[in-house]
Amino acid sequence: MIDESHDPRTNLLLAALPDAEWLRWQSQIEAVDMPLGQVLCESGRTLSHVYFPTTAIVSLLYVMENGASAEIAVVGNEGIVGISLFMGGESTTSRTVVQSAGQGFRLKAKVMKDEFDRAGPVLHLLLRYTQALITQMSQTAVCNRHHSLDQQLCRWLLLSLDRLQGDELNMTQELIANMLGVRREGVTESALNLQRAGLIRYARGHIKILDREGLEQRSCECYEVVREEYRRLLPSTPAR
Amino acid sequence: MIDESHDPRTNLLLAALPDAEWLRWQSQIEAVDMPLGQVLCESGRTLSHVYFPTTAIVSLLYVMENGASAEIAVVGNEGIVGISLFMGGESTTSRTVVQSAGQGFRLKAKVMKDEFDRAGPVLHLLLRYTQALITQMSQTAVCNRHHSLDQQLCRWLLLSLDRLQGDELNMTQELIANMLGVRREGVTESALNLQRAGLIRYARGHIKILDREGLEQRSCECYEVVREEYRRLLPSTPAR
DNA sequence: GCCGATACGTGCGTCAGCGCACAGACGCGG
DNA sequence: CCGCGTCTGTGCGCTGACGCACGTATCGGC
Repeated sequence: MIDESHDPRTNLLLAALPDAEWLRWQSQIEAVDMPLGQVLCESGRTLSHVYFPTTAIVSLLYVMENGASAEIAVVGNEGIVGISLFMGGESTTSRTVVQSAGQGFRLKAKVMKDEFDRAGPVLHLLLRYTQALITQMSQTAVCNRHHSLDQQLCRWLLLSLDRLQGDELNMTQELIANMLGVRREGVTESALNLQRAGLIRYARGHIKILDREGLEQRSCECYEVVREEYRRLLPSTPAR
Repeated sequence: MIDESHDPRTNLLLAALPDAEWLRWQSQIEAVDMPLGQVLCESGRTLSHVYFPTTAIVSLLYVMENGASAEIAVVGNEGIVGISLFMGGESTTSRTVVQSAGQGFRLKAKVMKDEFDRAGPVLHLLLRYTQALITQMSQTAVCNRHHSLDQQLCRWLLLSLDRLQGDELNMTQELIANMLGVRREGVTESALNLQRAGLIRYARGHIKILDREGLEQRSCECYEVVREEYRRLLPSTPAR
């Protein structure tokens, strides 16, 4: 069941499991492909599994009545998708969708709940992760209120980058616009700014980061705050 | 220690405790006054207590480097202040401040943690509350992105109203502006709109709600979503 | 090597919210 | 009842983002 070329413990939560739990989980865990755009869970629906992305990135996206949307938070190899399962609510008001194709692992809902209810290290690990996620959501709220699109785009690129290996993203501006909850044209303009400044280069849905330092400079404080909080709360953070 | 005229179980989480836990807590719980503007916990600091507001309202406020601020969520008699204590992070990136003066109860951090770690009904109750709070934060992010100040003001008034008894608020427009993360003049204008429409009446920091129906109509969907989620996740919600 | 689909660029009028500056208006203490 | 501080109203120029419309470039497939 476990593919050699694809180590579950690339996911940092899985990596942080004590040996005892890891042994139990190994037989239950299942590798999955996560293609771009896949909806893991529709808003208001109950999850069948929790997901541990390894190379994929997942967005928590709120879709409004009129169709407009906004990303609430993003989950990569540092986290888990489906916290509502152990938080007790079963469902969320947001949609869970794969923002960057890749792989991950999943665990049946029932198994996850049982593990959580052992009230041991798994519980504490997951709750600390949840708090980090809460910080990310808070910061998203603040950022939406106060920062320019340029700054937000930087933050978003950096958050995505931290959850991938390498310095490239596959993302159309249209998609980014959906995530940020802004116009596609706005993203075009901001991306142009960044490109002109020599920070990124892109073409047809492929973005290459040229100057990460520069992006961090140009980003709002939100990125650093979130990153620092993940570092503080979790065993280790995605490689820079 | 317990003041007759002030029933702890006005707080809905306390009210939802099973008898066994309630008996244990009764001797530990302490009544506190919560004056307007009191900072229960500064961002990044560790809480000494968790708070259960009864008649007070508390805001989770993020204050940026440049001094601008934005409310992340609001907690009243339906909730608890200090979730980071049991989530495991000890501190939050946001400041906790009393937005509407009133009373509440508190419990020492250590006691709270021990109770949580019993991994019984208290844990599940608090986690469900936390998920409701997460929904509120998400919705704040979305609302900040997409909705007009008029709509947001309605949402904010309604959320506050749900956490108080009666139909009056004591709140200057300046304060509301800080919470919403907008200009004071903007609030003046929106408040005027609502007043002209006959929905509210106010003067010098005192707001009276005249037409709650109307406020709900004029509000964005965010209010209803949050309220519905609180209803779904928690034993009972603040009286309407 | 052409064609359609997809991705990106640009221009233009509009508007909500910002920053600033200042003017009434109410209310409390001396 | 006078005066000062607080709260609220208003005007004005500015800017970032919006909605819409259309132009251009690049890719993949037949």
